[in-house]
Amino acid sequence: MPELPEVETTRRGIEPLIVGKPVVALDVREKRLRWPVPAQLQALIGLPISAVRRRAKYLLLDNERGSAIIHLGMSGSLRVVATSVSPQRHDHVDVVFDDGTCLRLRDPRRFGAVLWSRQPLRHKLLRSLGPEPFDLEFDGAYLRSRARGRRAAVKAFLMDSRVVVGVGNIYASEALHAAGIHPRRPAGRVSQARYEALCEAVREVLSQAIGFGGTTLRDFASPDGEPGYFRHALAVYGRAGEPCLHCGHTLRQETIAQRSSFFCPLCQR
DNA sequence: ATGGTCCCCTGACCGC
DNA sequence: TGCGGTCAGGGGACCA
Repeated sequence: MPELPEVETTRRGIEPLIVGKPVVALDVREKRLRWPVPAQLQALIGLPISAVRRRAKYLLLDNERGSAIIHLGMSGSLRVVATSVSPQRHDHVDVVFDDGTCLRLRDPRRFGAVLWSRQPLRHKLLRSLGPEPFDLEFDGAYLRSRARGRRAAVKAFLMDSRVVVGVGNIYASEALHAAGIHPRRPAGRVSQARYEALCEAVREVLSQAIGFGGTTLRDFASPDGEPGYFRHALAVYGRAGEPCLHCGHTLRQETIAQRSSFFCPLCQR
């Protein structure tokens, strides 16, 4: 489900509701997520949450001992609710605060994860991640140099979290369309000038999506229960057979690197 | 290193 | 209304 805009929307939603609140208990009703929820998560108990950070699509709940690392996978969402509200099916984990509220993780497909690390940025899952799309080092020259010699499709390259983080299947299609680059073009055969356009397109698409509260295709909801409204602004994703908003040619859907990809065969080259 | 494939799991949707 | 097939926003693990 969530790409960077949805995770950032979630972060912004929960941050003001949980920072500074002491954790008094955990309720792990289902520990079989992508990896078992570890006993070390107990390190949350007894101290306040000091910050809610995001790195790539990971959310970090900090206290002075370390961080809970939360990934929402394909179907995860977080809400802050009164602890008295009965958990629904697939509500797997509650982080319970001292004011009668809790942070509740729902994840029907259980592709998500809740882990603990004293130094999360050095955790195996986070230490090899590429730059954030809004970092200064992420630019056309950077993309060009990372792509040199690579024959994989540029769409797969753009979705490789060692290259840049946070660009998932929706926004990869959208950014490539905005930049006029064919998703199947080998990454090593895209010019620096076009990578500069792609870099700008990624930032534009992601920041617009954050402004709309993310994209809800079927079930994403932000912590306040609102869907994301960027779906209505998608130019290509999910629009196969419909006209390109740029040139009018019929949009195509093809599978590239095991993922559905949407593009205009006329204005993307 | 790079690229390709498979898989974890549940739910929604579509055609019959 | 039921049933089977297909697909889904992520990404680690494994293979050549």
